[in-house]
Amino acid sequence: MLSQIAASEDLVFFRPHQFLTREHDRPEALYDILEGWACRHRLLPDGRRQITALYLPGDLCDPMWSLAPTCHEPVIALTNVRATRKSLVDPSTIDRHKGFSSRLAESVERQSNWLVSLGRKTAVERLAHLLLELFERMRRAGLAYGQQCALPLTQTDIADATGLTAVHVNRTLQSMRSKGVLELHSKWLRIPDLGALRDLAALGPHDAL
Amino acid sequence: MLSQIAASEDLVFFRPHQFLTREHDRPEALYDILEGWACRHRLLPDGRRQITALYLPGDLCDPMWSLAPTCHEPVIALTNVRATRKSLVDPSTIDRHKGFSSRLAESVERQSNWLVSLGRKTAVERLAHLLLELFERMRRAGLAYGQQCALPLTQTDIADATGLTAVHVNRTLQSMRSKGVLELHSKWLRIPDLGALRDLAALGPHDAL
DNA sequence: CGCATCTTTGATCTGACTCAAACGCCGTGG
DNA sequence: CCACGGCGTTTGAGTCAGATCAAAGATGCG
Repeated sequence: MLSQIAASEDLVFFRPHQFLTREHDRPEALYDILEGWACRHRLLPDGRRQITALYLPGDLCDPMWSLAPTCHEPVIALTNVRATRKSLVDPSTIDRHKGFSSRLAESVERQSNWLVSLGRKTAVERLAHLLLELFERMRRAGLAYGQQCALPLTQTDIADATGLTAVHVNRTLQSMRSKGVLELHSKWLRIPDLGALRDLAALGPHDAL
Repeated sequence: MLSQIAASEDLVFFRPHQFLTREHDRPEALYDILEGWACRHRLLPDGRRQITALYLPGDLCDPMWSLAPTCHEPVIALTNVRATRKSLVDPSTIDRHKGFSSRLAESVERQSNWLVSLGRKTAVERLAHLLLELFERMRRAGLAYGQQCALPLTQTDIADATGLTAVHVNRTLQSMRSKGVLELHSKWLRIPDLGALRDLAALGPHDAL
């Protein structure tokens, strides 16, 4: 019995670019991310890439897997990742997971926000929105220090999440930096004025992150 | 007891532009759509609009509502809508609903597809993708007749779903018509060659709709 | 030190947007 | 029956945000 418990919830590690799941896999476990970042994405036949979700410390990767038999998009680590495996074969470890369905709801809500961003927002608005969201998630995970947090994404990653090109992300970030609404160097994000960045993000007054 | 049952699942009707739910509502019922189309959308402060989901006959509106206490986006009827109300207060009507979690999974999967579309696809690809998806959904609902089906969206609706402008949708549809890959007049869609349209949609060989 | 990855810069191009107006369709009311 | 107004579609001309192509600096790691 003890070995059972150990097998159904244990520590795993991933290196950057390593797959947590491949396309068309039948995931038999969820990952509770303790440290590091990962993303889910899709590749078009000609190489265009779109990141469809980011997983941060504290996130469950991925809540959807408990509903669908197969996952349709690969998930890869962006940094070194340390996580605990929650076996799906033994469903009790899932059901017992605190706030499970609210995590699912949150992640779907975020997808909806991204949809609006990609469909209708400008480059500045998309970047403001994304960085605000990531900062807020890091803050909730207890990983923000004052107005700053780690942000281990390359500009190419940011481009693939926001539906822009890396070149344009670079230029847009520069102009935002020069306006003083954010600082971002060597994988650290600092937001001097949350409110100012919020205004740039074209969020409704009621929209949470 | 009989009156209880009647109250927890009954017929409702909506007219075009009428709200099925408003923003920040606490939905206390799901709608099983029998006839007509509806959509969920979001309005930015300056009037830009993005449709984040379309509900067709046979769809449940909205599976998410059983997970989250409040809904963050309004849902409105696009045509006359006839639906049955599944009370959320009496959860038994939900749990008993056949394939409930698979419907939720489907709708999230679709959101992911839209995300890729809005983030990385051209106008032609987005339109091909959307029309293909809608045709396929109508077909599964038993509402396609050969290679055609009803499509009661205005070009403005299509624009708000694909993240384009109505003018550009108009011009792009014209060029697609002239190439013979689709016919679309007076709310009817005909797809002479599914395969040809699929190629235009930049889908991977494994992507379902 | 050397190679790979990431960031930055410059020049040019284009898909999609904007603005504006005309046209068609249809239901309504005189 | 027709005039009217509202909505959706179509067309044209001009503009712009963001893409593309190319190359030069940084940065970092084995």
